[in-house]
Amino acid sequence: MAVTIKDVAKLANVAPSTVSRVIANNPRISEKTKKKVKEAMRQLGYHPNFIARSLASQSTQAIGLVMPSSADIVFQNPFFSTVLRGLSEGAHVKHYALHMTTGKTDEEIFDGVMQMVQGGRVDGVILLYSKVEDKIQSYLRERNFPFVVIGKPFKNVEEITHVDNDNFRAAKDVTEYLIKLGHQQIAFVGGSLNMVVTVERLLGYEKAIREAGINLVNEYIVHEQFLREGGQEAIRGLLSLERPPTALVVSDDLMALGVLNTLNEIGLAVPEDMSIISFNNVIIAEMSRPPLTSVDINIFDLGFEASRSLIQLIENPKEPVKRIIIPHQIVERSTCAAPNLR
Amino acid sequence: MAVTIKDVAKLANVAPSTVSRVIANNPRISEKTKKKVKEAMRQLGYHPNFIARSLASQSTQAIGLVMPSSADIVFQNPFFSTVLRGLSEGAHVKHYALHMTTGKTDEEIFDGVMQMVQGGRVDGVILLYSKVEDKIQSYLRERNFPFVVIGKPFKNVEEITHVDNDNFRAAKDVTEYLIKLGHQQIAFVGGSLNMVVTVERLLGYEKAIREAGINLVNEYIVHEQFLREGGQEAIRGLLSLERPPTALVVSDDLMALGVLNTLNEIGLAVPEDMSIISFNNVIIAEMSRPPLTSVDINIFDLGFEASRSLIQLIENPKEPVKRIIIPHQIVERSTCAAPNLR
DNA sequence: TTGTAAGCGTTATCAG
DNA sequence: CTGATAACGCTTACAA
Repeated sequence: MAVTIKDVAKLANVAPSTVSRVIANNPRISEKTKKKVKEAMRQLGYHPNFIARSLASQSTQAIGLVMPSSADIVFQNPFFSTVLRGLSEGAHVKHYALHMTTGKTDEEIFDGVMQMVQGGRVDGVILLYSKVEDKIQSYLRERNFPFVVIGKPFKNVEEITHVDNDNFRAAKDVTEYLIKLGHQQIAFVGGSLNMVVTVERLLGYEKAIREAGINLVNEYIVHEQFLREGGQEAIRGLLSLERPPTALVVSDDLMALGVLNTLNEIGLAVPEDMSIISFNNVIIAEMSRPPLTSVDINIFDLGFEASRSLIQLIENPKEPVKRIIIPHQIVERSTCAAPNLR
Repeated sequence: MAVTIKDVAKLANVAPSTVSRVIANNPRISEKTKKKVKEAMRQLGYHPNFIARSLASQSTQAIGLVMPSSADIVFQNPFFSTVLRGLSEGAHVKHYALHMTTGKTDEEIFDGVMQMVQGGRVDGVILLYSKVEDKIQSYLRERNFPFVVIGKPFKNVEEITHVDNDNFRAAKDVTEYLIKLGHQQIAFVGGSLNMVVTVERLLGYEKAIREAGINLVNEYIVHEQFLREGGQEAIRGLLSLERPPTALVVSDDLMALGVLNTLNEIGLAVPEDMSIISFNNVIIAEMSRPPLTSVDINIFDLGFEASRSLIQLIENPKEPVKRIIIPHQIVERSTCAAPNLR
């Protein structure tokens, strides 16, 4: 058995509760005994037992993370390393740890969340994504358990603290950017419509198109998985259109990479024959050839702020609901140009 | 307060200990009471409290993860998303959760580990990397705390369970591959020599060079950070050599991407003017232009097996030390060719 | 300022 | 097969 508070108490000739107070840095304890106790802790190499503390205080200093299905390819997106970094730094500031379970199916994931929550393993939960109809969000809301979502909640936006980009605006921005370059045939290549982020970006795209008085072409809107193959399929379909687009708004960098490759194989030059602008600006955006013009959504901050606000919520349950919008900016690189008018 | 074992006991008209037995699926309990208790649990929506259970049973069903510094760029490598996926799937099979703390400095990380371990937060620990002199490994060893490392321990290899690739062999393989293609001037671009993986790969490279009767040129060995800028620096130095290399062994895909870009800027063609082979085969290896010839080290398996073997170690402390070698294979794509003899 | 003692929700050891 | 009861290591009234 490890050394406990009692051992320390015995050595320091005080009561266990006194030791506990010293640990908690209780102000009403004499400097003398404080020193005495600390010395005893040092001598014995004492370390507080988190589990016992959690049980007694009903708080774990741990944040639960809900990731997408581990079977899901989005899991592979560098996006996640980066949010994770943000999350953990944000948590670390307040000495919170991260706790995660995963699963392959939605069912498994849901069970994992239930166990974390009802099992008292965590003080709060962060959802790393926002789906259109999410059992988990409803569950958490019903139980009134502290949670924040990264992304925009589909329902009850006003009642759920969340950290998000203005994806509608970002998509509108990029589309207008393309229009300003002279494009009129702009396609949208997005991920699953089950993800709120896709919906938002699509809406922003449509809005920009409409406002510019351009006709919305249904065939210009395609949805594919975020990664790899996805991009390829999408692009071939688009190119086989009678009047193929001259520019693409692509919902994710990795997908844009795929597009870039397909284009390359087909023999179309970017940006000469096709302009591409994508989202997220993950590390590889600048390493692609040509480097991607992409919307930096400040992924790290997304994570960092999510942790921060969850902790606030945990430590002050009356904390008002918040919506934190992380700014975005277009990072111009080399995949956009004026259309090649034929 | 949530519903506890006592509430269930009361409703089912049994003792709390009986309920506990039902949960543990204790064989010597009558089917009848088992059913009765389960019904009561269902009615009350009972969920066992993990914390209490952990305290009583001195086991948490959680695995601690030790990540590299969150400030470190390697953290950004897609490598981590993938090990994480492997780790979590491996853990999930046995219903273990993952627990992580991070820090920016080695000091902070070490503290985090101490807290996890001595605080009883986790039953075992997995190190996601292996450094040359690692306080954490010594610490864990001294305390005789179950842990496994992903990568090769620098010291006490025989006494530490680890999951690794045969990086020496892999590096030798790729170098020989290059030699067989006709290259004689082969450079090695590696990450920090503090990482055991770099050392191993360098050694394998050297071995192949020597065995082929080629002179080892000191200037052909450069070390840079794994990511981005790293590659650029390295490559410029190499090209300014009197007799520049015709092929590169690059220790990481992302770094190879950087190299590819620099080469592109300089106006050298790959693989015509320079062959490149790299390691890890992360998702972007196949998406780069040209697609990277890379060594697939089966990152997912690395993580999966690490979880598996740690759990074995936890559940059976007498489990013998294991070394698990995950196979690797060269994935030929388009960055290697015979040298352009001038 | 410090000590006593009652929890926190389980598991585990004895009896019976 | 089941019930008391004592841990597990800490926090927190309540007393002193």
